[in-house]
Amino acid sequence: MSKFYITTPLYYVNASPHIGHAYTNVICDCLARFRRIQGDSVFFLTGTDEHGEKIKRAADAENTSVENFVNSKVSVFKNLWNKLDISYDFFIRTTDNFHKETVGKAIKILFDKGDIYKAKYRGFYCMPCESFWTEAQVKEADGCPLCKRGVEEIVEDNYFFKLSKYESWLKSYLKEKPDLIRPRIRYNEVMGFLDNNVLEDLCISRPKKRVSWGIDFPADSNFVVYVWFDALLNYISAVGFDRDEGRFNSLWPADIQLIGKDIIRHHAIFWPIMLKALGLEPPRIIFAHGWWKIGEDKISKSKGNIVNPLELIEEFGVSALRYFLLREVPVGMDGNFSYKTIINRINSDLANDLGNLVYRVLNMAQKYFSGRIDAGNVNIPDSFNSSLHELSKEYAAYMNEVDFASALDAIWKFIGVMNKFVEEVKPWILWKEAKTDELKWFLFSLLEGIRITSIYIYPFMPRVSESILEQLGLVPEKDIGLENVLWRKRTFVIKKGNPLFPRIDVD
RNA sequence: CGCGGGGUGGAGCAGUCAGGUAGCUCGUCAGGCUCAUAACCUGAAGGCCGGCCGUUCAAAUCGGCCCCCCGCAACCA
Repeated sequence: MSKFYITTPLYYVNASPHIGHAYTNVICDCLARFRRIQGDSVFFLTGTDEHGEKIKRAADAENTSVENFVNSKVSVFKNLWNKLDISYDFFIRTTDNFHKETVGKAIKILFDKGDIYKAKYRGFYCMPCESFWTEAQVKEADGCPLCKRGVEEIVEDNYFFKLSKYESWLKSYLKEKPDLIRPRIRYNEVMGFLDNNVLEDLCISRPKKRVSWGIDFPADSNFVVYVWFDALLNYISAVGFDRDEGRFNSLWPADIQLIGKDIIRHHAIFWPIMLKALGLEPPRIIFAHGWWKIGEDKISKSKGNIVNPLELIEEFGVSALRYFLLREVPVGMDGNFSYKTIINRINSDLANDLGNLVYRVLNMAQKYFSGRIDAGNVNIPDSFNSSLHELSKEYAAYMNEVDFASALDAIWKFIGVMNKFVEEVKPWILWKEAKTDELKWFLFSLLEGIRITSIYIYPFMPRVSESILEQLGLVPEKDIGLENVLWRKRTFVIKKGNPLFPRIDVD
């Protein structure tokens, strides 16, 4: 049994969660659940990033205090994770006191070490947009990139973190660890960036007169900490950095940190350097997933905003949504989201293949044996044997590589084998000819095959897994575990339910 | 010449590193079956693998040139 520390990004609470937020956490949940049924000791962290002027402004816009605003947003996120069956172990908020203390402490450490210094910061400010821009951005847009109006050059004092000091270290470290940043395309992107740029030191403070909502900069109350610097540190503050050494040492480094591809630079460049400067190890893996592009089919237009994950759960159910997100596109690539694609997935994979298999088998078990089937003396069908053998080999390998699409594909191959088995054996004929032993062997094989399948499915669709096991007359808590995917003689006393996934008819 | 990814049957992808019958899912068409959610099973049609040139007995796969699409190009939380 090994430890497994997995993190999601901290979500910025200036707006409501969308499909992308849901996606990241579903990926992490799937990995976390996989490790748990493998017997690992999992610590799964998610949370919210709550500082910065944008949040202050969002609160002002709603005419409420910042505290009230972030509290209400946090409950929106927590509610979504609840509805999505996200099994996180801890929810960190950057407004948590312990976190704020850790951030202050980290800055002090870096300051004492000489890695933080005060200097003039030069930038361009757009008054109407209240946004800061770099010289390059202003030059390219010929003004404010947002509103195209003129910008004002501002020079002010700020604190800087010496990224530059660690540039060569980072380069050689990443060269030695080509698997740290995944998928490969992201690694190449980061390496290309490092090869073509000289790292500038990172401005990690904001003057309070401009940004009032943030963590106080240690020993200088005129400033708050730049939100990114604050937020990244959550990954170590949550597990006890500088607070609980034993706990921290048992969990850090994180085994995998999931992020969206848009925040690769912060996690692949700033973050490892911050850790190095603090004398800590970088995470083992930083995995960047792709984006869902919202398709424009007719149905989505008439239904309005389909990117709201709560509405999607309402409409398709949490299991189907999770399945779709994890199966449709390999993690790392971009995907297209539309009603048509999700309905196709649900109908073909979930309703036709899996749902119908479970239903038809349980139906026969009920009809032919009143729901009670024991193993008899006959062994596992050949086709099951080879298929399950292959599946057990591939499954863990794919899951460990975060290749969910392939893992599901491997599971579905076995589901195909079971559906084919029904056609080959022709139980309706065995029934007419009263070949009870053969029929029993046939049904036992399928029930046992379905039981094993339900365990493999668990990380993706925990509820479906549990529902199947209950219908098989088993106790999910006892049976879900990768040690139980072996073929065993037993007696099933089934409790047939409704179809797991009703087909969705499109007009 | 900024860096990187990609262009494969109607759609989405695999195969390209280690050249040698172009594979998968969905869709389409035909058939089979009836335990089942018009589900399941079988079979078929459909591709000169972006273009041109080259290497080779042989190229989607190697080399060169060109065309097109998409990311990144730092403080955006």
